[in-house]
Amino acid sequence: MLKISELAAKTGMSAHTLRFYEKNGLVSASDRSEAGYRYYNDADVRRAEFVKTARNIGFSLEDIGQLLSIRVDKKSHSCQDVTDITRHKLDEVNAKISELQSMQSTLQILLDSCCGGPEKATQCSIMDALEEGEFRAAEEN
Amino acid sequence: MLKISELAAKTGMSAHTLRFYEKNGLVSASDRSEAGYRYYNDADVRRAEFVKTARNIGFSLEDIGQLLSIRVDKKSHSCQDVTDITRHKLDEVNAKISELQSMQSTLQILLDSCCGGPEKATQCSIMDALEEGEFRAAEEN
DNA sequence: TATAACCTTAGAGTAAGGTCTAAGGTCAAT
DNA sequence: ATTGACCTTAGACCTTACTCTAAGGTTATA
Ligand SMILES: [Zn+2]
Ligand SMILES: [Zn+2]
Ligand SMILES: [Zn+2]
Ligand SMILES: [Zn+2]
Repeated sequence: MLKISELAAKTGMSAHTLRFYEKNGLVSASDRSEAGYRYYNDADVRRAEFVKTARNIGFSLEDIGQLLSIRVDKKSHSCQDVTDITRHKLDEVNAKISELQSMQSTLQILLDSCCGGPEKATQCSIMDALEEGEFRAAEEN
Repeated sequence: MLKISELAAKTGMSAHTLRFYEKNGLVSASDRSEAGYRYYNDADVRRAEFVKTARNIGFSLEDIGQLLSIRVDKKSHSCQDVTDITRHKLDEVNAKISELQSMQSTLQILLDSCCGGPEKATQCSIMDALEEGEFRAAEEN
């Protein structure tokens, strides 16, 4: 049985974060001392580590909640349920990458156009380009 | 002289957003009617469009504030001042892209490992991988 | 027994960039 | 004169994922 700070040390998450996750239904302690101290058993620890791993990969807390629902009752869920969540996350990641690549290319073009030197910015081609405004939004979402 | 809703229509930003930008020093109306209505002149409109363009590219409001400082007094700023902001943004974008590519590759590996079918998730390799926990955090920031 | 180091809770604050509401004043057209 | 569309403000609320504080109770060690 681990206390919260021990679980924090073990998982690399803070005690604050663990309490926050508990409030959001992700991780909780199966037992409490008489005084109310949280005590985490092995299953609790494995669940916390599952959450940590999913966070590392980049899943949102909401995604993780869904993955945990599957985890506690695998017989009632299919591989497809799992891939749906994973694919949805991948789609989000891919969309975000595209958006950022669009920014990247614009920024690179701007940088290539400007001397970057100590000259006064009165003729700066970056400022001119911003003034001209020929850039499209990178499609948020 | 444009009223706020006219400037909103012209720039594609909402009147709410324009007021919010004003509170943050990005865009304001040079004139007000007796009743307090904002009236934007040509220079105000150009400034608003500059802001919109910079937003489209992906600059933060803080970045834009700096770019606007340069814009109103180009003689006191150099091309290097401009490229510093631009390069800094590009560095951020590149870092974020790397992080997302790491997620992308992990998610793809997970998807490739799972059949994604209607079988029960008791043997799901994605769930197993999350349980094993061999993933590193994608280095936020 | 005293001291440090731990634990508890509710709730506030942070970042970034808006978005919306309430309560009321103004303006153009009918 | 009345409708309806527009404008004003301060300030609350939203998202996501924490992070911290206050005020107080507990536990282990010296
Ligand atoms: Zn130059
Ligand atoms: Zn330049
Ligand atoms: Zn399968
Ligand atoms: Zn599977």
